[in-house]
Amino acid sequence: MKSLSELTPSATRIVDAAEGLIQAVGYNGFSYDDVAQVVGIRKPSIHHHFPTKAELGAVVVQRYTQRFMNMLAEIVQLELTLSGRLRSYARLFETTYAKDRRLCLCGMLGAESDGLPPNVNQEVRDFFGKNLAWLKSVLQDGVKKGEIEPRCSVEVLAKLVLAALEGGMLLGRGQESKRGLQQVIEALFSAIGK
Amino acid sequence: MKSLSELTPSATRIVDAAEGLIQAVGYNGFSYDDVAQVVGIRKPSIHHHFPTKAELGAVVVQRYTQRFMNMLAEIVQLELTLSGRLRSYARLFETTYAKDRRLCLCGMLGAESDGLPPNVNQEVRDFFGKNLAWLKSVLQDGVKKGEIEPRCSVEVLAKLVLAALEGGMLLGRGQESKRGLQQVIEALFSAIGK
DNA sequence: GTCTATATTGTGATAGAC
DNA sequence: GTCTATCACAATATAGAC
Repeated sequence: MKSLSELTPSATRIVDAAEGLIQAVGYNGFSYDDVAQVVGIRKPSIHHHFPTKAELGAVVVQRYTQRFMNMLAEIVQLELTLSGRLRSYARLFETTYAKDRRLCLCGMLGAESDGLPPNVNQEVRDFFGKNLAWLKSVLQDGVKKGEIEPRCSVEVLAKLVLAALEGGMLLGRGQESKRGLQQVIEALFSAIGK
Repeated sequence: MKSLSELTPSATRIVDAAEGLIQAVGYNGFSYDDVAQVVGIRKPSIHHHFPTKAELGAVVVQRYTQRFMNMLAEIVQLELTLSGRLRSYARLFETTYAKDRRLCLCGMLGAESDGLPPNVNQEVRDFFGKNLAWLKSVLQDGVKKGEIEPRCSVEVLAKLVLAALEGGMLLGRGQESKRGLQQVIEALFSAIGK
């Protein structure tokens, strides 16, 4: 399996294109030909960098997860309150959706889960696991500092936050609404008292 | 476009199969051959009932929405409190997920939205619109009776409820968890005070 | 790294017999 | 309503030249 740090410029452009396509139409909705057209090269050139579609898919998710985790680490540094951290977290999803109403990459792949190659599925699980762990620790910190008094465990509350954000993006698409995700975030924060 | 009331026994079995397949692997993840194998007939027989895949998809969503709305009407009859109504509503999603961890049909199609035929998209929007309208009216009734004092508009709160349920199913799949949706529901109800 | 050419299989769809 | 046969095309993937 190709490692992320070894991505050549061409491979990077291919991963960029595949990422956008998956967010738009899903893993089963894009083809190597679509990627080739976006990048501006031919189909076999894609195979030169990523022999199988499953391998390309896995690398796309790995890079997405790595970038996401970097941003989460940055949020913890920049924002010192639970409220600020959660709002920055939600903004990541808003920013993603604002760009051509793209879904969270792993929201899309989570939905398609049963139709995905096993290695891609593994990477999706990893993304959700890391996000829930981050949310849990941030919420736990907020509880310790008295910034929130949740009526359920922080572990379960973390799942609500992530579910609401992923679901909010999905709803916005289904409804063709632009403000849908923002409204869900607004409701979520007023409900959990932030 | 074929009407729902005219569905012959064969057409019904085809729609059943297609519905399950879409919930499992999405619109772009199933083929007429898959449907044929599930039903136990040949591919061209499917085309006899549904000339195009887009037409089949639209009928699947129409029937799903109609059934869903019937159950919502029943819930309003049987449950007289906001709490009971919301819990029954959530149970619809739990029951769906419990069956082979199937996604909400329109949750899946909402995600795939940008890769769907326009007429299928239209039906998905209709499903979300009707669900949000039902939730809004149920929540509004609860406010009037003093069963809840939301810190945001009932319209926006309705979106949170639906987003959390759709997102909860998606999370459960991505995580390979069975209790994920139940936990999200638990957190949702404790957050909105029900 | 990229290309042309090709193999192989899958997919949505049609024609026409039973 | 269902079948066999077939079409046109798109998909993933490979071979080998440049």
